[in-house]
Amino acid sequence: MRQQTDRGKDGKPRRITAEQVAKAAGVSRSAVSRAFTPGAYVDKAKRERILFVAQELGYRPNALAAGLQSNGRSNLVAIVTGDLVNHFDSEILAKLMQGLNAMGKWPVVLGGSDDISEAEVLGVLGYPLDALILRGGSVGESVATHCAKLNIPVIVSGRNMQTEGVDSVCCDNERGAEIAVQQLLARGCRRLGYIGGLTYLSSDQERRAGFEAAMATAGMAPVAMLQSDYSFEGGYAAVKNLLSQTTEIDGLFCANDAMALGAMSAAQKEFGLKVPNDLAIIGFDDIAMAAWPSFNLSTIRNDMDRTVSHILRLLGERLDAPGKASETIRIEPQFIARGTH
Amino acid sequence: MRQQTDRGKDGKPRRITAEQVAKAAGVSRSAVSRAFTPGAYVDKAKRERILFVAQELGYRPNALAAGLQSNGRSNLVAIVTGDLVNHFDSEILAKLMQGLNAMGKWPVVLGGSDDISEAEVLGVLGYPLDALILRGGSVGESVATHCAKLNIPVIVSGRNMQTEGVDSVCCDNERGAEIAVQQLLARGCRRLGYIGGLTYLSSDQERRAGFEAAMATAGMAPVAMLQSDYSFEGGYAAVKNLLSQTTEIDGLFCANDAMALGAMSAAQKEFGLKVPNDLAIIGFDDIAMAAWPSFNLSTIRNDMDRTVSHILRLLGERLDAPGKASETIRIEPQFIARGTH
DNA sequence: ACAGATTGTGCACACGTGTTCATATAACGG
DNA sequence: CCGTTATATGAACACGTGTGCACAATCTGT
Repeated sequence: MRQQTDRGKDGKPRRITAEQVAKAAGVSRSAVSRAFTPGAYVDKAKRERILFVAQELGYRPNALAAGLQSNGRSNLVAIVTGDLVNHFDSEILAKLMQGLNAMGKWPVVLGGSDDISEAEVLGVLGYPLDALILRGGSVGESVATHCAKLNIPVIVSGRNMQTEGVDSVCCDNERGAEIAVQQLLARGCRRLGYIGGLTYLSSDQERRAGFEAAMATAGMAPVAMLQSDYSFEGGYAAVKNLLSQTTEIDGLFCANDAMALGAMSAAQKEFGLKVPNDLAIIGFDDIAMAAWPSFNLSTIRNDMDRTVSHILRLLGERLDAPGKASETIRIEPQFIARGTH
Repeated sequence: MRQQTDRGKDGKPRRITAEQVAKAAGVSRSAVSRAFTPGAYVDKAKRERILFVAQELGYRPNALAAGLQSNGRSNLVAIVTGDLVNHFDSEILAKLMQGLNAMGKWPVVLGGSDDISEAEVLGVLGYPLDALILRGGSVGESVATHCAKLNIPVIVSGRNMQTEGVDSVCCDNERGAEIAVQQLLARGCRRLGYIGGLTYLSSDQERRAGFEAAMATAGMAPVAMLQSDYSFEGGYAAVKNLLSQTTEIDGLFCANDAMALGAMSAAQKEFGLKVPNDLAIIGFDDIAMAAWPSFNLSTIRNDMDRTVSHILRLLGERLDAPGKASETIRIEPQFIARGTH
C-alpha cells in the first residue's frame, strides 16, 4: 500500500484526503467520514478496516473543511492578552489554555507585545471563531462591535467594557484596594502611598479609585500617588525616586505584585529599610512569586482559578444558547496575609 | 440597507458571506472576492463600493474557506510549549507569538499543563497547519512522524529530536554547563554541586552531562548531584535538604534560573549564608528576573532573541521550499556575570 | 413466514472562498 | 477603419468534509 503523495499545482505535496482513504480501502468516501463519526451507522468490521487504512496513510479529517459545515464549529477560540512579561497574565493564560483544551477548543493567542494593534485582532476575526476572549490589554471597544456583526461571542476579563451583549468576568478592584488600605491602617500605618500601573488600563483606574475612596472614608490624605508601569523595574524606580525625596511614609499599596516586589527591593537594597517595620507593603494579584520565601509578599488575591472557571462556564453557556442575556461577574478579592504588612 | 441576519438550521445566526455582499452591492460574488484581493482586476469605483457595503454589513472573508483552497495556506501555526510557570518558557513564547504575528501567522498554543498529552497534539493536527513548533516539553517523537505524513513542517526548539527532516534550534547546553563550571573554578570554588531539573527533558540531560564532563576534565569530583523540578520551590527544597546534611560546598550550578533563585533564597534565609562568599551560584537561561536587583544572578544566557529569529527564518524558508534539507542550529551560550559568583 | 423496525450504504448537496476560463468592453497605434 | 493589447466581469470549478435522503440489507417479534 504505497502512499502516492500527489501534489498541488505548485508541486507542493498535499494532505491525504478521505477520498484517497476510500479508494485504498475500497469503500465510499461517506463511509470514511462515518468511520470517524462516533455513533454513525457503519459496519463494525468495515469501520475498523477504514481506520486501519487511515492510520496507515496518516489520514486525519481536515478540521477546516469540517468547520465549514453550516452548523459546524471551528473550535477555535482567540485569546487576546497583554504583555506576558506580567506574570499574572502568563499564569492566567496558562490556566485558560488548559481549560479550553479540556473543552475541545483550540486557543489562538494574540499577545506578547505590549500593545496589540487593533489590526491584528481584526485579522484573526477572519476565522469563524467560536468565541473571542479579551484578557486585560488595551484593545479598543470597537473590536466588540465587529464581533457582534460577525456573530462571534466576546468574553471580557480583567478589564472594563460597557458594550452590550458582552460577558464579563472581573475582580472587584475597588474592593481589593479598600481591603489593602484597611489592612495597612489596622497595622498602624498612617502615612500611606500608592503606586499605580499603566493608567490606560481600567484595572489600574479602579484600584486607584478604590485606594482614594478608602482613604477618604478613613479621613486621611495619601502621602504620595505615583504612576508606574506594572513592572518590577518600574516599582523599583518609583520607590527609589520617592524615598530619595522623603522618608515620611510607612505604608505602600501597589497596584500589582510585580511593582510591589520592585518597591520592596528598592526599599531594602537602596535605603536599608526593614519591611514591614519601616515600610509595610501590600501588592495585588497574588502571583506565584509572591509566595516565594525571599519575598513573602502580603497581597490581594485576584483569584485566577475562579476567573478561569467562570470564563469557561460563560463560554459553554453562550455556545449552547447564543441569545442568552449577558452576565457580568465580579469576583470578590481576598486578603492574603504574609510577611510584608 | 437592513442586515437580514439569516440563520442556520439550528436557528443560530450565521456569518455574512460574500454572496450577501454581492447581492447588496449589485455585483457578482467574484467581484467581491476580487475586491479583497490586492492586484486583481476590478474597476476602482466598483471596488470601493463593494468595500463600503462590506464594511457596512461587517463582512470579512472567511479564512477557513480561503485556507481550503488547493494552494492556500491556513496561516495557522501550532506551538507546543511546556508549563508556563517556567518563566523562560513564557518569555520565549511571548517573543515567538509576536514574531509569528509579524509574519501573518496565527499561533495556536498548546501548553499550560505540565505534560501535554500526545492526544492533544494529535487533535490540533486535524487543522492543516502551516507548521508545528515544538518548544521544549516532553511530547513523544511520534508526533514528528505524524506530521511528516501530513506534510506539516516541524521545527523543534529547546529539546532533542533525532527524527529526519525536522529543523532544530537549540542552545548548546553542554557548552553552557562547561562555562559555568569554569567560572566557578576560576572564582576559586573547589567543592561544587549540581542541581538538575526534570530528568526526562533533554535540556536537563545535556546540562548535567556538560557539568560532569567539565568536572572530569578539571580532575574534580562533584560534592553533590541533586535532581529537582526546574521550579523555585524545588531549588529551595533541594538546597535546604542539602545544606542540612553538609556545608562542605562552596559552588553551585543550577540547571535553570528558577532553581538557582530558590537555591539562593534557601541558602540565605535558612542558613544565613552569604552569596557568593560562602556559596557561589550560577543559573541557566537568563530570564528577566535574574537581572532584578534583589537577585542579581550570574547565569548562562540561553539567547531567546536569536532562538526566535532562527525559528522564524527556518519557518519562512521551509514554507518557500518544502524540500529543503533540514538544519540543526546550535546557539552558543554566553556567560552573564552578575553578583552571585 | 411475514410485517415492521433497525442497521448499513452510496449519491448528492451544502459550506464559502480563490481562481481559471471564456467572453466582453475599452484603449491604442497605425 | 482594423488589429492588437489591456482591463473588466460573471459563470463554473475545486478545495475536503458532514449529513440528509433514498434505498438495500438485516434483524425482531409473533
